[in-house]
Amino acid sequence: MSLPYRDPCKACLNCDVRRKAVCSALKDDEVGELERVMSFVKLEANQILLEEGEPRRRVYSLTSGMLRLSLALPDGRRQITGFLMPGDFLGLADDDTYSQTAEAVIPSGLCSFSVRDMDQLMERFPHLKDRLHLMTRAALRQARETQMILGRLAPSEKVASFLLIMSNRAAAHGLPESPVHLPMTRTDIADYLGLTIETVSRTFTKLKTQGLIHLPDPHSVEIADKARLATVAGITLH
Amino acid sequence: MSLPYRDPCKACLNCDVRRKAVCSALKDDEVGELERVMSFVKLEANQILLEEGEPRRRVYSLTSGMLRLSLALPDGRRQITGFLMPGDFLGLADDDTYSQTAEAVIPSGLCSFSVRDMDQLMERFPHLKDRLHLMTRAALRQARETQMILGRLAPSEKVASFLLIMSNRAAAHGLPESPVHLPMTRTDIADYLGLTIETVSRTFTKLKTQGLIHLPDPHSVEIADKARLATVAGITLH
DNA sequence: CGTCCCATTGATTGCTTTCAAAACCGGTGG
DNA sequence: CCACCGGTTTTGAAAGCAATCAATGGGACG
Repeated sequence: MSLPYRDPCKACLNCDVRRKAVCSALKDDEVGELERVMSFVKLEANQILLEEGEPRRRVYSLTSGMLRLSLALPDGRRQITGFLMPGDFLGLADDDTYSQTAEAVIPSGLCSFSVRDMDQLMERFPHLKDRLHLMTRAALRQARETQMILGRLAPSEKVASFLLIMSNRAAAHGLPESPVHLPMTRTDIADYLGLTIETVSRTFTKLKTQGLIHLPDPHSVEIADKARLATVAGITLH
Repeated sequence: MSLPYRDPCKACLNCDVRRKAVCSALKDDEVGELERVMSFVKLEANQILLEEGEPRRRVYSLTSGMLRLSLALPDGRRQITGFLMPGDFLGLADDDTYSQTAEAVIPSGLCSFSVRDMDQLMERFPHLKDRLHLMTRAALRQARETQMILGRLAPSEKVASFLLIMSNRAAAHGLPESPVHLPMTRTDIADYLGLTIETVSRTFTKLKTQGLIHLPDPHSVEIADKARLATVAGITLH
């Protein structure tokens, strides 16, 4: 499965996501407490971290790479409920068991905590608890935005929204707004937007033909006309 | 708009949702503190309680009736993100501003609190805060289930799932599993499931023809064959 | 009894899905 | 260096199904 180990070089204080992740709730002199109970996990591309229905024993903070969260139907259909980016927390929604599956989209690194340790730390550092609650609320708002995208947007609007959202998130992580790097496959995008891979692919082609985007390669999207892309998206971005 | 007043007769201790709502986190001798800062609001059918984008000054606990939460697009399209039933809390997801609109489906009653008062009470009674966090996590799981319904289920599956979910929720509130009472209009159901009203109506008719449900009137659905309905839903219920 | 709103039913259109095939890309091995 | 192979993406053709447009039915209310 995964390879838990403690990385002595990458101290929390120098971590890339020190100011974005849960640990931003802790002061520099407090974060050592977190580090003490933490282990570090590396995942290869497509490696499963945890599965829907398993007991929730550990929670994670993503430091690098990307994860996909998904729900599956008995017949194999899949809905991706979200993509996690560095700084995002895994395990916000669950109590006793994981409610969804988490897999790596690309090689990824995570801080791992036992639920028991995390609960103890939350009692000691109320800010930590508040921060997790804040992140849960943000996740809920995001899930509802996604409900709108899934329920009421046409395919082109879905894809356009997706590109703008990914572009915004990239910017929030200090990466360029464009070109957007989409590490996931067309199947992932389809399963996220409630479409088929063919429709996703055709929509990319259409947006390209209309001059709204360029596609140097399937995983890179250069946003050529953000204003018009936003019009196509039909959704006002936060 | 709404009619805030304090109802002297309906003490919290005798409230219908005393054991289901937020206040279940408080002991009988603590709940008076909640009551002291509470006001009671009554809404008529279709009355708007609060709108997307407004500053979040108050939060609510629904005691009777039903609310719909929705997001709107500039062009008028609407996505209903959920229906609130007695005991549910309103304002879980938001920080500074409401992220969605809340309207009464039918005449409804709510306990109303200023955010400031509620924050103070949460500091005094940590269980209250924990309870709200718990409810937020449940809302997040529910939103993700809904993502699956919206993204990956066919219309009949959507409607069947909707009926089973409403039936389950009714049961959880001490009401009969069947017949299910659906106070909302076909338009509401369509905007919740990402369909048109015609498709919703046709699907009800189809399920009726197949003998899975009876429709004594448009707002009452008797589940005639729960097992087969669950098969059509294609989704395993919690 | 007439009006309004909502739900249902009908007919047609259009778009996404489905089914199928071709193109592309990186890696491997001859 | 080139041929081959698996996986992914793109493109093509056809079919199916929900959306759309339109009309009818039904219940509540004045």
